[in-house]
Order: sequence, then C-alpha cells, then structure tokens
Amino acid sequence: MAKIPPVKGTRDFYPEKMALRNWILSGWQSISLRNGFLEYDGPIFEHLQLFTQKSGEGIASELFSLTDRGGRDLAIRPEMTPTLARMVNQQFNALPKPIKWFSMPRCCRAEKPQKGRLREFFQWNCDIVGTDSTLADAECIFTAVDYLRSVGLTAADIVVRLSSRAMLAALLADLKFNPDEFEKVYVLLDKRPKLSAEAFAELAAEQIPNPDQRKKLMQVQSLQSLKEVGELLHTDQARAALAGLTELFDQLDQLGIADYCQFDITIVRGLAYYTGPVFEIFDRQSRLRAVAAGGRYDNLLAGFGGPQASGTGFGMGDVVLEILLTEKDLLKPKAAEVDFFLIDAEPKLFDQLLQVTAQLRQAGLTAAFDYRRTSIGKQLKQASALNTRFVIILGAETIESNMVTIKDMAQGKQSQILLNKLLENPRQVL
RNA sequence: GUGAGAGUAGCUCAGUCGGCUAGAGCACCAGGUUGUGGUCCUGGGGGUCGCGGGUUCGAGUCCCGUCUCCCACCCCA
Repeated sequence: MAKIPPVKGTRDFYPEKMALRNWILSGWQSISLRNGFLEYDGPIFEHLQLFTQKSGEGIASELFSLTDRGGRDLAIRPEMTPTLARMVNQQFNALPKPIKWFSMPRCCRAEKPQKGRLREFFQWNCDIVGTDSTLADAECIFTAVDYLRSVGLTAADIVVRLSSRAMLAALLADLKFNPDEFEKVYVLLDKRPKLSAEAFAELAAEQIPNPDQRKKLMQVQSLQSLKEVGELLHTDQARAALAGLTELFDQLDQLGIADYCQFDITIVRGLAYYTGPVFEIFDRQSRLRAVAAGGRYDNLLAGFGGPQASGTGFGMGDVVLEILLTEKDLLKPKAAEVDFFLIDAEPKLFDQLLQVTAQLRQAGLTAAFDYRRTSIGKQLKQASALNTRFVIILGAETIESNMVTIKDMAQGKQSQILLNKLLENPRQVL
C-alpha cells in the first residue's frame, strides 16, 4: 500500500505541536473574555455565494469549494467575517448592542504556501458591531495588544500601525484628487513600505501622470504625524475626519498602549470595505507579514443583505504569530504532567495498583502506570519519561502495614505514608 | 499563476571524481542480575537515497520529467 502524504500547506499537530496550538488558542480565548467579548462559532463550510457576493467571483479560485449531492455550491470558510455578518443579520434586532463577539475559526484558503501563510490556519477574530463609537475601535486594538503583551511582546517588539480610511479620503478630497483616483492612491500608499524611494517614484509616475497630482501624492506619503496632516487640511469636513482619528489615539493613550501605536499614512488595507480606522500589527525587527490587521467597516451587514450598521474588528492568524513568538523565544506552553505514577515492587500488588490508580483518577488527578510488570528501575524510567511529579511505590510495607512509599521526582526525596491517608486527600502531597 | 533553491533513517544532516553490504548525532526499543528515574556504557530496530525514465559495466552522485517542501513575486478577505 502506498503511503499517503499530508496535503500541502497543512499541518499535523503531534502532541507537542498540539500543546502549542492549545496554548495559543486558550490565550486568545481568555484575553477575549477578559475584554468583554462573547465567543461564537459557525459552520466550517457555507454557501459559496456567501464568500463571492461581497468579494467577487474571482475569489472562488482561492477557495476550497465543493458541490453537495443536492447540487448546492459550497465552500470551506476562508475567513470568518461573512459568517459573522450572516449570523448577526439573522438576529440583529434581538441582539443587545453593541454586539461584541469573538471566534477562533479554523479557515482554509487554496493558496500557494509560503512563510507565514499556509492553506489551513486558525484566525482569532474580535468584532464589535452596532456602534459608531471610536471606543469600539480602541477596544479592538487594545484587545489585540493585550494578548500580544500577555505573551511577553513589548512595545520594542511590535507596533500597531494605524490610520483612517475616512481621514485619508477627506485628505485626498481636500487636496483635490478626483474620487476615481482614490483607489489608485490607496494601492500606491499600500505598496509604499515595500518599495525604495526610487521604485516608488517610478511607480507613481506610471499611475499618476499629472505632475501636480503626483507632487501631492509624494507629500501625502511623506506625512509622519497627525499634526502634519492637520497643517495640510482646509475644509471643516476634513478636520472632522482628522478629529476622529485624534480621538482614537487619545483613547489608546488612556488605555495605556500609546507606546505600541503609531500613525502610518500607508496603512490603507487592500480590502475595499474598510471605511474608518484601519490598522496592522507588525514586528519591529524582522520583515514578517502582519501578525494582525483590522479596521472599521460601515457597510459590513448591508453588504450581506442586512441593516445599515457599522462594525469594527480585527483578525490575528496563528501562523505568523507562531513564527514571531518562536523568534522571540516566547513560546512556552506548559508541558503535560502526570501527578502520580504508580509502581508495584511485587507483581502480586498489581491488582491493588489498578484500584488505587482508579481512585486517584476519580479524585480528579492524573495517574499513570507501566503496562510491564518489570523492575522498579524500569518503571521509574517510564515515570520520568511521562514527566511525573510523584511516584507511589507499593511494596512489602504495603502488605505488612498498608504503607506506601511516595517519591518526589523533582527533589529525589521519598517518604512513607499510610495508603488510606493518602487516598483521603491525595492533593495534600501536591 | 510566475521565478529561484532543496529533497538521503522519525528529526538534523554527512556521503570525495560515478565504484565494496549507504553513515553519524539526536530520538525510539532492549540490556548493564535481587526495591529506585534523569547521566553514562553496550546492543538493536528503522532507508525503494521523493517518484518515474534515461546515460553507464556500475547512479544517492550525471541528464530529463514529475511530485513535494521551502523562499520571493502576484494576491492577501
């Protein structure tokens, strides 16, 4: 028989890797909960149309799609947002606002794998729907940083690059760009960090033939602070858009993460549906792709046949995160442990060993033993391999006076205790 | 979809100009005599050298194809 290899771009989670994955996901979960998000989940596949409706038919080639026996076109979810929108739309009027939900879906995209990007991954999603308040944007950014900080990443390690589509649009309008040129400018700004000054100037000349407009573009891409943006603005409308972003930065300051956040005019996000604040989180040293990204989208629900309601949120994938944490040596999932490992010094004690094992397990403790009736040395070796905290040895003294030997594996010390007393409260020795 | 690099044991890799039965470390299993683990010592199992074809007396080694991995580009919801 032929060996079937794993599918490319997928991962096998052997116990060690599984511990890592659980560590990451449980971190996401506890941080979400302490920031007031409620967990939800949807099906792993949806109607194909749910994904193509908003993003266009072209996206179908990036999806793993299938047809069921009823001829329905389905696809495995490549992201969570359409499912979120669908679920929220179904019960929008009944849900208390703001809707503050999180999920950690397993998603699949039919991509060519490369560093930080696989065909199957986990993506932490936090969204706040049904409010225009910049506090929602601030809370989303805070939550993402809260997690990254909780695993040991400092402001010296990572940076939240933050801008606003609304402000950028107002700025461009103020500078007399034609609305149909906005999209070109967005793409140019988005590419800016990846290009040298020369390459950027070349690309700009290609895309924006008008020298006056191009001069303005160069001015825009060089903006370093909100203050500089303010000096360029003329209309009240543009000033109002700037004030919104300024307010967000103030709130982030109050939340104590100002040192993680930085205004960056080149953050526009490719996604057409973003309408307000947009951000991406990067590591400061290496050149990994964004570890998290998000923003506000005013038409999130309307785009899926729902009411006009604004939402803001972000996604964080496990793949880049794992690379980043590995580089920083911050991946430290708790190793699996066995509380008690039972050893019989004489084979005739084995029946009793099984009984005690069961009692310890019923008491909620981890208990293990060796399948082989072999020497104490061999059994101890097995106990070590399983990362055991305490070994309980049943021996001659158990037969004589119901005593057992209990050995602290880390310290190497051992003592004797009445078996009944141990079983009364096994946790006393831990 | 485009381009580059790499595939030898479970993992990391060595393998000279094409030449004996393809190796090391780690991991795994077993021993090192009676009731004490991690260290150490000894031994063992494990390979279609990614796969297919070609050149050759002879291919892990050279050539072609293919698959996979990996990196960059495109894209990035």
